[in-house]
Amino acid sequence: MARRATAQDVADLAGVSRSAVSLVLNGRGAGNISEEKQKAVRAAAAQLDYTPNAVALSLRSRRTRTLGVLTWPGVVGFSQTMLHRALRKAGEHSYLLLVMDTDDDAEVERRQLDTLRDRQVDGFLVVSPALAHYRPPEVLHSTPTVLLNCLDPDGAVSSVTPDEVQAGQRAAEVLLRHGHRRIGLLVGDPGSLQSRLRVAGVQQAATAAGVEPPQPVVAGRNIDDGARAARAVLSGPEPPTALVCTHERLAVGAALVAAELGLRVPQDLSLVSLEDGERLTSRLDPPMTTVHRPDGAMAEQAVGLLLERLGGASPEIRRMVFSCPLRERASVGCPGRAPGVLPRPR
Amino acid sequence: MARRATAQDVADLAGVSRSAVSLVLNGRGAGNISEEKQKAVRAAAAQLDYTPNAVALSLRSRRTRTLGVLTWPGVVGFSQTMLHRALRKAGEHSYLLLVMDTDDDAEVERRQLDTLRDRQVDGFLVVSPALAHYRPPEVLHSTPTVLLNCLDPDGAVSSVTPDEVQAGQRAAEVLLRHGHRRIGLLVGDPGSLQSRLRVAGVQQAATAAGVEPPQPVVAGRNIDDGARAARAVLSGPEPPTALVCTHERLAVGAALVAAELGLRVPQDLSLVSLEDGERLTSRLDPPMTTVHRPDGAMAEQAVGLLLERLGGASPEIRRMVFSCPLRERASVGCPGRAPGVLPRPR
DNA sequence: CTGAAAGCGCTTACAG
DNA sequence: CTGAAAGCGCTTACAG
Repeated sequence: MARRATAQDVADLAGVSRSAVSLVLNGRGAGNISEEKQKAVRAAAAQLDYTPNAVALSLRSRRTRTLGVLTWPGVVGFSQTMLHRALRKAGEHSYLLLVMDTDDDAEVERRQLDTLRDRQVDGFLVVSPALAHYRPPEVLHSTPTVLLNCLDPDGAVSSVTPDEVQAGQRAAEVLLRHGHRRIGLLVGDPGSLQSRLRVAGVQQAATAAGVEPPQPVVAGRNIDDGARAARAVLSGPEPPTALVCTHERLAVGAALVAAELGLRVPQDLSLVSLEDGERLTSRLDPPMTTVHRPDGAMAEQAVGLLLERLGGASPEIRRMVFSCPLRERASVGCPGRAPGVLPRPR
Repeated sequence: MARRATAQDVADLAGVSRSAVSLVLNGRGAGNISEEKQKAVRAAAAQLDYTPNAVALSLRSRRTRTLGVLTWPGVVGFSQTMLHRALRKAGEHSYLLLVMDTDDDAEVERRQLDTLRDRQVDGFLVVSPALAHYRPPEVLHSTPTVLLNCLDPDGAVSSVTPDEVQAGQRAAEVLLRHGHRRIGLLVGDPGSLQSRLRVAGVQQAATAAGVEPPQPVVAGRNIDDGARAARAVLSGPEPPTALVCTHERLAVGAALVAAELGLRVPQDLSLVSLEDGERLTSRLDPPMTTVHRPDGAMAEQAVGLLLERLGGASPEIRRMVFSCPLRERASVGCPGRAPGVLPRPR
């Protein structure tokens, strides 16, 4: 990189002192520096294409305007939307993001946290691909931190999370409303907090409607997992008239099997996905009815919270829970609408 | 963040000067500092949990050990794998990544480049989600820069890219080898360099084999686009016995339509995808034969190149092109293998 | 109204 | 063998 102009260069060119340059360029010239010299400073700065060295600024102010982002991508990776919107929100306030990924290894995470601390990040954003509990290590307690899509079980650190129980309820409700009584439930990652909450939501809604709560069928997280599970469920006795899938790729698998079995969606089978973040389900034919996790809004809120804290807001702990709206598309119909139509034999 | 110990604190505790602390901790103690004092310094550093302030280090050394990453996610986002592996490779050399995304807006990009420059990043990595031409603005010419998955048309900046023509050839060849003569070609983004090269590869392979080169059918980039195009192509007169899709989601759409039309893969229809980065096609049933773009290796190479430059290697321009291996799975068969089997009527 | 000094936290010549 | 000084590039009191 070609040597860049410093405040001293500008001062020399304008014939003033370094302090004058600083004052003028930071808008504190009026009343301190003569009009004439102010002009000279501005002209010199423009001519030399001068902008202050952020590293020097950071050393002096002891703030780097940098946020450390800790994530552990897992199979599908952490939401593109979250990263995108976090980046944007931070950028609007002249903050930058230093991204790390922990490989889901505690030892790696510890090292990375140390690195980020050495780099003097002003705050931390911990983002999980799937809703989970996360117990923040010591350093995160003494530095402004917000958890995105994860929760501190001790409630000592702020978090922004989706209401996964409600998501499950909404998926079940749209089906119930259409008259479905035999609902299949395909889940991935059954041990995860995310899946447990989603399942609970589905079951609560069913119970509330006086319908036998669907038992989760453990599938997996991928298309083929979903296909396998859907095939099993749909070819059993008394097959369900509708399927709820906790993961987007599971839902794609289910759609594939429906096509393969000659089941028309939604006439012969209704489908709902509890995810649409990868824009897979919304682009199926017919486009699938989904419950949407507002990744963008959540990320913006999380960064916003962090920025408020950094701006001097009271350090009170917030736990913000976001609603997940139902996005009705075209994959839900009424069961038995076309009683004469039988599934085509395979 | 609690006030952290500085070299001065360590010096005070150990009863030596600040310089002694620096010398000892940077391994230049031997021959300069007495054994005894070295021990005292190390003990004090450990006791205070001292690590140097990276910002101060950066100011002094005029290197931040930070790489600026410029990307423009687009619809599908830039490869998770690329980010992951770039992060890892950089981390191994104590470099961190400052990620920005340009929203595909030249004005935004200019501003972000300025920001990154002010932050004194040591080098730039420009990463494109799809192979494209990228004309680096001035500042990237005067700072170590590597283009990942994009190419400087003027050849003035180093780049790491996949061989997309070869990718197209390999997809066509596996089909040709199995005896296919009527091959359909579904493309997304027909104007993009990526698609043009992929199409050229497919056509070259066909021509070389004495087969009429397939004409690209413009579909789009999503599942429903692929479904629509596949449906049209497959229900025309003399439908192809195999389909090549330039984009992964197109391939998913094609698989969906195959299921819907009762076409068995690979007995009735063979399918090849020119992408498998989202782990969609590889998880279909049957798993699809694909051409694999080595995102991880490319990202590692790109960061490696940048690091070498930063380490003082000669500033020669490198244009590294990566081979894209064929991953044979189960979606390619021989045409007419089961002549008695006719597609089921819709 | 303006310039010289101090200091953020480091490391590296340079005296002693 | 060790400490005092200079300097990376900035801004903010502080003298004049």
